Amino acid sequence: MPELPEVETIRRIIERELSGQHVDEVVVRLPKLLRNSPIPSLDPIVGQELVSARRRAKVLILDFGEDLTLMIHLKLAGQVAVIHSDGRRFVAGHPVPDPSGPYPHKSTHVEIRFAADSVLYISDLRQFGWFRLMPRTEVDQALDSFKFGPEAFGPEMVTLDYLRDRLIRRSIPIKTALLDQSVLAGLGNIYVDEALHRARIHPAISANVVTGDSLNSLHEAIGWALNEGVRQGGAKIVHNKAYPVDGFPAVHGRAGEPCLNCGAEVEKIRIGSRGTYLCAVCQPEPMPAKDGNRNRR
DNA sequence: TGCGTTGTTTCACC
DNA sequence: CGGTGAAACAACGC
Repeated sequence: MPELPEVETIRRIIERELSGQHVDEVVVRLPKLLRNSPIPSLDPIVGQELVSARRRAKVLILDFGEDLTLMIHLKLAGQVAVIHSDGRRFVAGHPVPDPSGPYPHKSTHVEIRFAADSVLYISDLRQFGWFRLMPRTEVDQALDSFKFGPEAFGPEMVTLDYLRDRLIRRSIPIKTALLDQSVLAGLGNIYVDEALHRARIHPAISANVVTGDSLNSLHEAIGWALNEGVRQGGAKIVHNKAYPVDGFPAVHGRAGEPCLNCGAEVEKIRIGSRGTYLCAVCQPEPMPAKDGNRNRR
């Protein structure tokens, strides 16, 4: 499911393979995915040049011509494929439909054909994603409305000090706090589990007790997990089961399998109504404060 | 067949 | 009132 690393991988593919090309034709097979789109049709991009591919958190931002911008959120099952006329193809995001199979597919909802016969196929098995076409002038305002915190990855990555400020007054589970896109933007369920595992922090502990060296490790681990995801072009997870590459992911999607750090059996629990994977050996639950302890001295 | 899946929104509660 | 947790919602595959 497309989280930040998958979206970043898609952004890089589009930038590299399609920027500078002009749109020849647009096919929208499922118009309802243009939910709340300021411009209710994709037709205006026909004839326009794809000038840049940007990303903010998990939102993909494609700029067309002088003044049009298409925002895309792939939610949990979006997939993007670029296929050139010579047959070369580049696919990232959700692993279904089969990236090596024929396109368009039953769940390919938008097709953007370019003048040089390259085609951008956007698929979404679950149909939870959305497309919004708007004047370029409205982009900042649209992004503001999402109330994103600092980026979780890249040159604009959230600083340790900012993270400390945002966590210190929260008593919700650290995992829940990290998934709050207004705290930091772009971390999702897969990579938060991996970052907490790397930092050896139990996902259920209160956010305000993650301090000092532990918080430092967490900050480093967030960057590490997302970078590892980008390096691999997205984690390989099919039907909620992970297929680790180079030991990553180490816990997410691996319930009942050995932790790739220590060999203990990976557990699955629920935190904030999210499926949560952890290694109880690498990420011990801190001793609950007992009345006896609290009263002693 | 009901469950799991994400991000967003809404609601009850203290 | 704000912080919190839980539920509803979008839709589909297994």
